[in-house]
Amino acid sequence: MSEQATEDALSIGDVAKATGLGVHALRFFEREELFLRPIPRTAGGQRVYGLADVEWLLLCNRLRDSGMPIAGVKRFARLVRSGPGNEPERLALLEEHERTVRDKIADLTASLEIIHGKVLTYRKHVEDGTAAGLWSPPPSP
Amino acid sequence: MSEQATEDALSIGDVAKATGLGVHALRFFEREELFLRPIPRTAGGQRVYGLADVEWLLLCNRLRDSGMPIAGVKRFARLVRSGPGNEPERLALLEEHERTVRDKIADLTASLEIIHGKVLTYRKHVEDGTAAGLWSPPPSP
DNA sequence: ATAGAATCTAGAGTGCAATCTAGGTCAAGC
DNA sequence: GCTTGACCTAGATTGCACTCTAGATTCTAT
Repeated sequence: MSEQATEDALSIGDVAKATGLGVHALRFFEREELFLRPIPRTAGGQRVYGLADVEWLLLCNRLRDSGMPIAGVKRFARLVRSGPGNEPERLALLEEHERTVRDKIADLTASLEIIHGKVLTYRKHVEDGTAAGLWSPPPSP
Repeated sequence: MSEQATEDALSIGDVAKATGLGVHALRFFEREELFLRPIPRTAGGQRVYGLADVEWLLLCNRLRDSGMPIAGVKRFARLVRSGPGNEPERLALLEEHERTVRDKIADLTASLEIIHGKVLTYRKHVEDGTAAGLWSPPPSP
């Protein structure tokens, strides 16, 4: 699950397709040390990724899509790179992020309720032509 | 609900406190035409807000916190400013945003499940000292 | 062998949403 | 009256996360 001994060699373009990230982003991630290892190169200097890199990037996508900043992913990557023994720290980082995501969902749900309320008000108004409860252009004097 | 005839006059600092926005942000919003009216000024040129402005800003906060970009809020504000008659457009804008928020919540929930799965795996590992299913520092050769 | 596509590097540029700076003006309390 | 804090404008700067540029090199298919 983390070898490239067999035939597992992917170009940067392949990885871009597999992860939805752009090639520029992949190079950027490498500069930012977001990978779990130095990505090996061909004799000519082109990057050779493995399936494990793609799997890691897919997890990164989940973390980032759920709002973890690059710096957070970088910290997690650094922990993994520094080898076994720091699993409690990795767990703490993930738990913290999980809390953050739950809070974010709660906030969004609260906003959604407000917005949905507005939608209902507007629907009612648009259906029967009243203006009660709508924002109207206020006077500026 | 939208007058300043009584005693309803708020300074920019008051509004900042009431909405959680910074004074810089409030001036920025005004430049961006996010308000429903031109904010009136004192003889000396200082902004005088009303309660209706605060209420609008609180709705703006909900929209923005739920991911609507400034440009979207601006479009909504422009519709309201341009007076009655475009309620169907306002409704469409809000419905569209509601869909966006629901999608966002669904995405976050999906990510949360992945992350929670990772947390469970790590918890198990940290509790009983195995390394199954964890990322380990991969070899780079 | 060679054309064309993909990749390389270093660094500049983009977009969003503020946020801050500089150099003043205004207003409230003592 | 005067100090002190809040406020004013215009414009520069920040931070994040890419995204693109230019010019050179490498790989692939014919």
